[in-house]
Amino acid sequence: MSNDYKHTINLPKTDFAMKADLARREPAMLAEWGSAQRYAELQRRTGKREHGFILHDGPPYANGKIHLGHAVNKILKDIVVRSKLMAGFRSPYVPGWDCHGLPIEIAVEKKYGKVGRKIDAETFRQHCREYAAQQIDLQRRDFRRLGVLGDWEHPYRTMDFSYEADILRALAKVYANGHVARGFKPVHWCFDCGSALAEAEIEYQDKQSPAIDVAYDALDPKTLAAKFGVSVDDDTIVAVPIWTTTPWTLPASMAVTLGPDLTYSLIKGPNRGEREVWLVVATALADRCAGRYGSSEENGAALTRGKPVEGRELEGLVLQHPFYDREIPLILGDHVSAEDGTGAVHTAPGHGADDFVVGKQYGIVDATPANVLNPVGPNGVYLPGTPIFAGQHIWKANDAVIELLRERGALLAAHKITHSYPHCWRHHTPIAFRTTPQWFIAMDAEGLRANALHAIHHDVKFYPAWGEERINNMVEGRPDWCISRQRTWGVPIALAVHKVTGEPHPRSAELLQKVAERVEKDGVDAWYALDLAALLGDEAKDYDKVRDILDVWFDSGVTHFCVLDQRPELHRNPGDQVMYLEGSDQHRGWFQSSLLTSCAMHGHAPFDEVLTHGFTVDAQGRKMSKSLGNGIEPQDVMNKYGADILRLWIASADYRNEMALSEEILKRVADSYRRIRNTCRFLLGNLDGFDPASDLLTVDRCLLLDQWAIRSARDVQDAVVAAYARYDFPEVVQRVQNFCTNEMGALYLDITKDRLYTMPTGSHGRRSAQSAMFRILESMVRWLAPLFAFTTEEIWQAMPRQMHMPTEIRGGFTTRDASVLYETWYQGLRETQNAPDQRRWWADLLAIRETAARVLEGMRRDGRIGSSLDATLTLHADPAVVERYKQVADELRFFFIVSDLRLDVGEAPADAVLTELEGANVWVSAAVSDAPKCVRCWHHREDVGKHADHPELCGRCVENVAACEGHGAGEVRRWF
RNA sequence: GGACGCGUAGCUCAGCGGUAGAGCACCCGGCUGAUAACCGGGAGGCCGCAGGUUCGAUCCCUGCCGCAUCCA
Repeated sequence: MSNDYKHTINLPKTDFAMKADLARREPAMLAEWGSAQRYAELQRRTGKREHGFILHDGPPYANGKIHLGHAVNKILKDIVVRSKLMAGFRSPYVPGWDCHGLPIEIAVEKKYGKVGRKIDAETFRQHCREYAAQQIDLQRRDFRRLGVLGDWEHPYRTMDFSYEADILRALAKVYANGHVARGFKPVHWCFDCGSALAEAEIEYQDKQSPAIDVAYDALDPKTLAAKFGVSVDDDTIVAVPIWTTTPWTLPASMAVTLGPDLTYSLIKGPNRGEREVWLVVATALADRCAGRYGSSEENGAALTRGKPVEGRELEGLVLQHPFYDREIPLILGDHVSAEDGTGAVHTAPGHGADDFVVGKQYGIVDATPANVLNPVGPNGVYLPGTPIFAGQHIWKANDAVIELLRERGALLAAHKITHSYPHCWRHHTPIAFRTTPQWFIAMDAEGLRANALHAIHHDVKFYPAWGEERINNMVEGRPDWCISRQRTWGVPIALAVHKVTGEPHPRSAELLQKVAERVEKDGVDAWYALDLAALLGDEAKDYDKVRDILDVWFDSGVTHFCVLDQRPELHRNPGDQVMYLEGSDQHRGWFQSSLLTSCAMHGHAPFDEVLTHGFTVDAQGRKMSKSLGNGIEPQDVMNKYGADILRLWIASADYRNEMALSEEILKRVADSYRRIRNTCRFLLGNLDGFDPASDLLTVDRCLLLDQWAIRSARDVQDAVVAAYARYDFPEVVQRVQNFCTNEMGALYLDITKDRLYTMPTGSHGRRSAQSAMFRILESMVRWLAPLFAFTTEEIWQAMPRQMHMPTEIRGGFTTRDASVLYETWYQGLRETQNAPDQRRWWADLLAIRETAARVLEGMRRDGRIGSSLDATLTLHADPAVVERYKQVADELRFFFIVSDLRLDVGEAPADAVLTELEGANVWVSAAVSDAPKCVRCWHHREDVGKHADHPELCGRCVENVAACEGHGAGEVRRWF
């Protein structure tokens, strides 16, 4: 019987599926969009916009399949780009790859062998090129699968000939500006690579090392002892002991450094044969030293003679090298501490950074031949001509050195210690400092450091703000940038240096430009193939080609020149913004190499904004690593949940910190996704048959509740747009989610179901709700467009074909375009219900509704009602309140979703529940309705059965059914 | 060891000097015309730990612990 009216009910209808099935649907959508057209079409439509926002892609290294960190980075970039598009910016995105460098060399070496052995350099480079190209293809496929929008058909690659040529042009500019310097410097050296390493190529691991104390005897013991007010006889040895964990550096020992402000004591040492020994050690370490040397008193203290002396008073005294015929001066350095050791540091400028600095200060570096300063070859073997140790490998020489010291009586103590020590990130072998000729970008020669620091503070906005201090501290303290590498796969430092002086040719900047022209045609091999005579003519006989290649950080550091300055679509007009967005490790990496090269070339930063994100960690907050086995692969997430879920996770997480991912977190994210998806689906379902061109009502003609819904959406939109503008994506997600749950699900959609379902299809009350839903969905799909690459297009396709153009003067209509990405934030959420008294009116009504819900819940718990439509409500209120809601009283029952509602002044029954409003009180009481239930609208009404033709219907359903059959206009609704 | 940062409900995030908030998950209930959906109600926090400043601290200061990035 009741089913007779089913066909008069307008239920939601849509092809938009409840089940997302993203893992299957997304690849299909990608395939449908085609590879190239989509980005090109987007640029065609948005590329002429006045204001530009250029997110410049930091190139991932072209090796290995993408991991979660890549996904985080690329998706964050994509969210930014899409949000800028929505905000009306021109926002091109050209992805790139970093192609030169060691990891690819190592991969190719494994397959084809080392250069010079099985393969020549040119062929090797060709293999590297091919390998990188393959890796790029693999990574590109996964990046696209993430929904990342970009010019994937025309990425930049640092191995492109044009790019390689531009690297040289960039180097020419840096050189012309006086920042390139040749120098001897201690560099981190890997003996397995046979090359200097970049800071980024070093990692610290525990290593066991010998720790030895070595006596450096004073040439003139009497003078040294006298400093302490002690006189000694001719046979007495006075020595300064040093403590070191690198015995192999002793052949390069050139000085002993004391702390100028440290206090030293003269303590008894173990006799050497018949001869008495006295030792100079830091007072604070005296007892520990004596303990190690076995010369303590019975109470464990050192036996001291004379008075303590500050280190600076001993400066210039001379010691004897323990096994070479070499005079060792006592010098002073602030880096010496009394933390451990002896307070006296053996100093080998060839093998330590501090040592080099202090050695330079005292003129030792300049006065010493290079092969004495650093007697160790690139392979870790002492050079020919090194006394005693020539031909030995340094790690093996440790024992030989110790044995020799023991024979000489200079060894005071020898132990093993385990300490954190720098290792090569590829070979995992210990590295060492070697002072070798290298090429540098000088930080201070031409004010580069000061320039960079100024740019950091004046030209750049950092997200989060502490990035500024972080990079400042790094730039402030960093040494000169060593840009040379002794490797095969990279861009040559294409300089010609004088055979005698080692100085670059005077016209080097110009020559670099000429080499660049050749590299543009033939790639980097052009340099190796080049006969210098072709460049220098007769001068060529006096010059050598530099064989070093550039640090890959230089390659990627100059993308601002090789990419941004070269590609027309990335050109910056005045007022355009350039953003760099990378993981926080890039403060020392790409952010800095880009900043320094840009400052060195142009004197300003290459970016206006820098955004950094943290790393991915597991549920316990530990970093994801292969060894822990706690990693999550983005490919797995996409196959199980879909890219939009991965994207929503990234948007929900606070990227400024570590971003945790686990199975539970993914489940929660998927829940959240479903809520948003279903809200959109319900809106779509209710828009079935809605043709905006004929059915859309202006906002002021909509019912009061619909106006409230539009106002609520507008509040959310304001917050969402602002959140995007400050890159606060979790705020966006929460706002949208809460909107779906609170304003929509719990209120608006629940209430309007009655109107949408029961009123005639084309009635004003129904069209009003649809108009509001249409506007809300138009806005919501745009809020979500930066987040959901796939789902928003799916929604877009399911929306009414006609689209309203609210920004036009009279508001025209047009056929909906192919993609939501061509749009900007929806402008059709007109200001309404926004005056303070109106907001108050709604807030109070919502507060009363909450109370009503609790009252009804009590009845439900008692089994008196099921649906809220089984009940009637009475609001007992102060006269002022009744006055405010009197006008809408007839329809309030719809707002509360009850069958009847009365608004009364005066005495409330004892069981009524109070709502305290500002300056007024409302009591809510409820009762079970005793009226019969209308089979069509399920409201309990006294007028059910009053109409002979429709004995099971209430009055308004009779009207509405009649209207469906063409009789009358149907029910009139004004408020809810 | 140093620099920068983080630590609030099971999860994701707000709050930042005045009796702890949201969404999700969880528990209980309802609806059966959004149905592998939707609605209502509820429970759940030594606000990392320990000191200090304050009438009062999750919020400010110090130290410690844990985690992460970079550096030595």
